[in-house]
Amino acid sequence: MPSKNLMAERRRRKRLNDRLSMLRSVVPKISKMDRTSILGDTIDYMKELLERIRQLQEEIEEQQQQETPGVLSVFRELNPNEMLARNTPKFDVERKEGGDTRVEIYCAAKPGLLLSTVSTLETLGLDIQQCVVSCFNDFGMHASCSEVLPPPLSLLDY
Amino acid sequence: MPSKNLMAERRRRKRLNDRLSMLRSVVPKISKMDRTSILGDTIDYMKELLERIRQLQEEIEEQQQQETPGVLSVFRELNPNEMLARNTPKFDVERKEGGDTRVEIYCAAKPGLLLSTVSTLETLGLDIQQCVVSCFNDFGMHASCSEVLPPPLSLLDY
DNA sequence: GTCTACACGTGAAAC
DNA sequence: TGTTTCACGTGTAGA
Repeated sequence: MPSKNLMAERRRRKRLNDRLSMLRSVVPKISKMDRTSILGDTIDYMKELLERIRQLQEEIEEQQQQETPGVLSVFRELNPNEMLARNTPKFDVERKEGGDTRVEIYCAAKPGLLLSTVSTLETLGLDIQQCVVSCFNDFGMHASCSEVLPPPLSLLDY
Repeated sequence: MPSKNLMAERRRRKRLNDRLSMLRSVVPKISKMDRTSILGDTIDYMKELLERIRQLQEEIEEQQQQETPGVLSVFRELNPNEMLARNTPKFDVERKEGGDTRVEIYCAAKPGLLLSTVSTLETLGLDIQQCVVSCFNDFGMHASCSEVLPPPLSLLDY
């Protein structure tokens, strides 16, 4: 009775077919029910998933790059010619007792500067209590801020 | 000579083995070289990829929810009690000829209000030329804006 | 009748 | 040595 190997081979074939059925149930795109087609569709589907992941990661990186670069980067991103062509930038910070801080900024106008400046002050823990902004040729900003430790409602938290 | 079917079956087996090899080359986690193990690892890997995609989409949605909600939502998000407890909000927009627009805002303080307001004005195509902001109890903002059609450098683009 | 895809049992190789 | 896995040729059933 050589049915030892026979039964083993039957069980093996059944295992393989079961896995194949599982695969067919996971992959949504099934062109044909062929074993070969199932494997081929599986490969294509996996590549699509990888591509999808790549796109999503790219999208996330794009969104993270849209984050406010900070006001200091403004000076960094000005090339030397721009620096010389315009009036000398000014970036004064006067810190009084009690956490009151006065910030004074003059520099060349640059896209996103106001937003990034406000956002940077917020990041630094400085709440704008009052500020005056003007921009005709260059960018100018005076801001009176207060440090936020336990945040009582203040402007930049709003 | 019955080798017609024989060769066909051989080609079929070769196709299937080729697909299996491709699958093994795509799936990074190969525990064993078994046919059964290869299919099992493939299923596990696909589930990991789907889970990864789910996490990435979740992350993107979180980031998108952090986007500036816009200044108008401030009024919407104030519940009736808050509305009655505070002074009546004021949201005046005076538009003069030539695209010059004066915006005046008074309302209850709210986290992110300054940033969302500036961002909203930018979205509306209004470049802030001058603005005064104060926030002690409530939030107040006066802004002189100009419409941006062909954008000459202006404050909100900076 | 051809062509295709599958299941089956068996022998052999690997561990 | 036995167990497991694979390749092989064949029979069969559906288009």
